[in-house]
Amino acid sequence: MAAELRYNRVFASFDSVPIMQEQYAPLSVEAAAQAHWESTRAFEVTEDTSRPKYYACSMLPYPSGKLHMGHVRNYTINDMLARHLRMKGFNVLMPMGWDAFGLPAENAAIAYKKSPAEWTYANIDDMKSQMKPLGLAFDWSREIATCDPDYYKWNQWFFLKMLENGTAYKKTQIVNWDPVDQTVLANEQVVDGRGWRSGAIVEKREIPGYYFAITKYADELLNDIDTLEGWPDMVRAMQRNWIGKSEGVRFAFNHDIKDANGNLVQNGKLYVFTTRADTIMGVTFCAVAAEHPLATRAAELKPELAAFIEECKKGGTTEAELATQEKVGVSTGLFVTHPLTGAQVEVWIGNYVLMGYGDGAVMAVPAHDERDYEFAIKYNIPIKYVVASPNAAREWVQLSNTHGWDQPIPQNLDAVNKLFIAQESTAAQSDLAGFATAYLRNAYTEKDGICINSGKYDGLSYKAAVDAVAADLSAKQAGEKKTTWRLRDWGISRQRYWGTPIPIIHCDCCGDVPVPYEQLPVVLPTDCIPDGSGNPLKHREDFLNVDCPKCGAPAKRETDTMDTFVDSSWYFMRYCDPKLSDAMVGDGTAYWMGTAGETAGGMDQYIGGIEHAVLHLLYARFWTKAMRDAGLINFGEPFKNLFTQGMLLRDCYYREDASGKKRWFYPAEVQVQHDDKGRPIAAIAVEDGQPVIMGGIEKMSKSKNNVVEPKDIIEKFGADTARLFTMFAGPPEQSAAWSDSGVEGAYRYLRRLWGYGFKHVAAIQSAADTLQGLDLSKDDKALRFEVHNTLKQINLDYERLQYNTVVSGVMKLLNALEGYKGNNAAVVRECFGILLRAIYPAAPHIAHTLWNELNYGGEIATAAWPEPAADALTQDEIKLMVQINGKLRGEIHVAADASKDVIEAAALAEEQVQKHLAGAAPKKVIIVPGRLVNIVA
RNA sequence: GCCCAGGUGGCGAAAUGGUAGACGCAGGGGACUCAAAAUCCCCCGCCGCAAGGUGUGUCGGUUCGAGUCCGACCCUGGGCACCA
Repeated sequence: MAAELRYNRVFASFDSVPIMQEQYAPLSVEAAAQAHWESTRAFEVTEDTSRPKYYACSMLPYPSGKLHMGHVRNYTINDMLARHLRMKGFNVLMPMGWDAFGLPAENAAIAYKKSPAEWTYANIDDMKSQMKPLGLAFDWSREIATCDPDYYKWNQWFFLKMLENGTAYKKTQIVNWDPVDQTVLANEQVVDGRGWRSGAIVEKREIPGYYFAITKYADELLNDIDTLEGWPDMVRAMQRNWIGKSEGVRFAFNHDIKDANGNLVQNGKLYVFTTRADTIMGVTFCAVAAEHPLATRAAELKPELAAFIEECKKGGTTEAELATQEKVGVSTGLFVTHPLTGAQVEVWIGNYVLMGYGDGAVMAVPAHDERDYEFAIKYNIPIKYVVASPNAAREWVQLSNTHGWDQPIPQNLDAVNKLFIAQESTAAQSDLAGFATAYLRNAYTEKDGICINSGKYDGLSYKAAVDAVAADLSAKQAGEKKTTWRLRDWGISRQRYWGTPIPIIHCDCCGDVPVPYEQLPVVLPTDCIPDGSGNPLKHREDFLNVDCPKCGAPAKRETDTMDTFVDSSWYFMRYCDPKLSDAMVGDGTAYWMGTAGETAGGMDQYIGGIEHAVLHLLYARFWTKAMRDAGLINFGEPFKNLFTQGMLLRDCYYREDASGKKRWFYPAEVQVQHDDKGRPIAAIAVEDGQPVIMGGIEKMSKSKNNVVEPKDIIEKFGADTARLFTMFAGPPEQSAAWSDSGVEGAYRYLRRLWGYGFKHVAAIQSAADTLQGLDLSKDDKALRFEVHNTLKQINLDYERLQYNTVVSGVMKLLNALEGYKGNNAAVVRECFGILLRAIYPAAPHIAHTLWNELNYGGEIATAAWPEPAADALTQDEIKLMVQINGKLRGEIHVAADASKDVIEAAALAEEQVQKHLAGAAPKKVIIVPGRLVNIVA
C-alpha cells in the first residue's frame, strides 16, 4: 500500500517535474511513461488480420498478494518478447490473470476469519498494484480471475460436455481423511501420516468422485510430444516418463494353491506383466509383492513369513532410502507352473515388487534383469541365460571353431564348469573362463541380442521372440500382448469449498442428474468462511437444496468442487475471448491460437516455471484435445513454444542453536569476509561480530529471510533498473543469483545512458535524420561499424531469447558512443536511436522518455525495429589474426577485398611469424575469410 | 539406477568449429574534491623480472584449428524411480 501511495504522489506531480533534467529521476520518468501508455491504451490489442499475430503468455500467478522478484524476472522476459515483436510488426497479445481458486484462500480464511472471496479479491488488487509500476505491456482489458462465475461457468459447461461423451465419469476414489477435522486432506497436507492441522492420524477413505479420462488420450499425448519441437527436451522427456507407456505381454502362471476356504487363490492364475517376453524361457522364479494374495496365503501356511511381510509394508514407498535399500525376500514354498515349459517355478516375496503396479507380481529372469540378478545371487537361485549379446554370439562361434566346442552358448556358470573340466588344453580353459567372465557374470539387459537356450525360439531377435512367445501364450489362452501406462485418469473432485462447483444434482429418484446447461453457472456462494471442519457448502441450505431438474422432487446439489488444475487448463484461450458470454471460446481464440494460415495452431510462446513441466502442461494438452474433439477449436496442442525460466536465488545465512533450530539472518545483518583473492571465506553477524554459517545460494524465501521486495527496489532505483538487472543476471532459462552490487551496476548504466542523452540533447534534436550525402570520417565509420555490428548480435540474441547478452550488447553500444571521438551529430543521432530501440524492451520507460525528448519522432513502442545497415558493416581495412599450427602468433591488417595471395604474403611477412617459422617453408596456409590465417608449418 | 541440464577468472557470465574470458560485479592504482559521495581514466586468468609458457572438470580422439564435435570417465544441479 505504501508503495502505491508514494507512487500515486509521484504520478500526480510528474508534469511539474522537468523531464529532461540532468539527474536521472526514474520514478517521475516511469510514472509519466506509464500514464502515457495507460491513456493511449497502448497495449490493448484486437484481432487484426493485416499483421502477423503473436500470442505470448506467462503462466497465470496465484494471487498470494505478494509480488516476488521472481515474478519480475518472469514477466520481464515476457515483456521483452512482446515489445520487441511489436516493433517488428507483429500484433502481440500479452495478457495477465489470476489463478484465484485454491487451498491457500481457505487456510487464510481459517486464520483471519475472512471469506476466501474477500481475501482473494483483495490480494488481486494488491498484487496488481505492485505489478503496475513495473510497466509491463499487458493488455489488462483481457484480465481474468478463475473464481469469476463468467469464467468457471465454462469449466462447468465443458465438464457436462465431457460427461455426455464419456470423457468425464464417476467412480469411487481413495482419499486422505482427517477424522478430527472431518475433512479430506491433500497429499501435501499429510505430514508423517498425520493431518497438518489436527495432528490426527490420517485414514484412507473411499468416496465417490469425478474423473477425466485422460488415459483415453494417452497415445496421442505421448505421440504428439514429438511434434512439440519448441519445447525444452527436458520437459518433453518428463512428460514421456510420466505417461510411462510400457508395451509387453501379460500372462498367467497356473497353480492349484487354495485359500483357507478351499477356493483357488485368484482362480489358480498368477498374472504377471513383462516387457521382456523374449526372456520367458529364462524364468527361474516368480516374485510377488508383500500385499499379493499369494503372499497372504503363504503367511497363513507359514506364519514365520508374516513378520517379513509386515517389514516390507513398513518400508517407504518412495524417497532416496529405497535407492540404497537392498533387495530382500523370502521363499513362500509355493510353486506355479511355467505356461510354456511346464516347469515348476518357486514363488518368492520380494521387497522390490510393488502391489500398485501391474498385477503386483513379476516373472523373474535373473540373467536379463538387474534386480532379479541381484536377488538370485543373494539367495542362490539358478540363473539361466537365454539371450546372447551380439558380441557374445560372435565370440562363442569364434572360440567354438578354435577349440571344437560343438555346443550352444552355456546357459550359466555351472554349464561352463562342466565344459571347462572336459577341456584338454589350458588355452581352451582360459578362453572359456574369459568368456564366462565377460558374458555370464552380469545381467544382460539390452534388447539387441538373439535368443539362445530357448528351444524353438533360438535365433530369434527381441521383437520376433516377443511376437512368437505372445502368439504361443495366446494359443494356450494363457496371455496376450498388453500395453500398460503409468498415467492414471485425472480425479478432479475436491472436498473443498473454494473452487468451481461440480454441476451435478443428487436426486433420490433419478440419481446423479447434470445441471441443465441453461441453469449454468452454478454459482459458488462467496460469503462462506471455512473453519477447518470440512466444506462449508454442506451447511449452506440455500445452495444445497434444489429441485431435481428431471422429476422436480427436492434434491441436493453436489458440494465437491473441481481441482484448480481445471481452471488453468484453458484460461489462456479465455484471454482470447474474455467477454464472450454465449460460448466458451470463439473468433478470438481462432485468431490467436487457431490454425489459420501456415501455422499449426497453439499459442506462439508460453512462459513459465519448470515446476509445471508435468501436471499443468499435461492437463492443458489433454483439455485442448478434448475441446478439439468437441468441435470447439481446430488445434490439438495448446503451446507451440515453451520457455521455462529459471528461479531467482540469493545468499542466505544462519546460525544453529543447541536444539538444532536455525535462525536466519537477513543479508543486511551479515558481513562477509573475503580472502586476498576475493573469495568469500566467512561471515559474521553485524550485531555481535560472531560468525554465522553461509547457507549458500538458495531460492528466495520468507523463511530464510533472503527475500528481496520488488517494491523496495523500484522505490530506490526504479522499475527499469529492476528489469535490467533481472535480465542481465544470467541466461533467462537458468537460475540467477541476486546481487545488490549488480543492481547498482544496472542503475549506474541507466544513469550513464540518461546522462549521455542529456549531454547530447541539443545536438541530437537538431541533427539530420539521414547520413546521405555526408562525408564520414574514420571515427564516424568506426563508431557505425561497432554499433551496427553489435546490433547484429543483439538482434540474434533477441531471436533466441538470450536477453542477458542483449543487455551486454546495449552496454557495449553506450561504451562505443561514449568513446566516440568524432563530432558528427547525425551519426550520434543514428547510433543513439539504435541504442534506445535496442534497450526499449528491457528498460522501456527511460527509452520511451529519451526517444521523445530527443525528438526521434513518433512512439518508440511502434517505431521500426533497427536492422544493421550494410554500408556501416563494410570496412576498407580488416584485421586478421595469424596462427602457426593453431597457435596465435600475430595479426595483420589488409584491405577488406585483399586476394588470398596478398593475405598469405602479408601473413608470412609478419614479424612474429618470421621469427617462429625461422626460415622453414610453410606446408599449407589456411585462410578463414574475415577471421584469421593459419599457417601449417 | 534411469533421464535431462551443467562444469570456463575472485564472482555472475560471453564465445555461430576460427583472437577464450565480451559485458558486468568485486578488487587494485590514479584524477577530481578541504574531505566524502558521485563521476572519469588505467590495471586485472595462472606461472614468469622478462622472453615466453600455460589455461575452459579428467583422459583419449576427429580437425590446419576444439570451451564448442565424437568416445570413456569424474563431479554438481534438477526430474523420475524397486515401473517388471
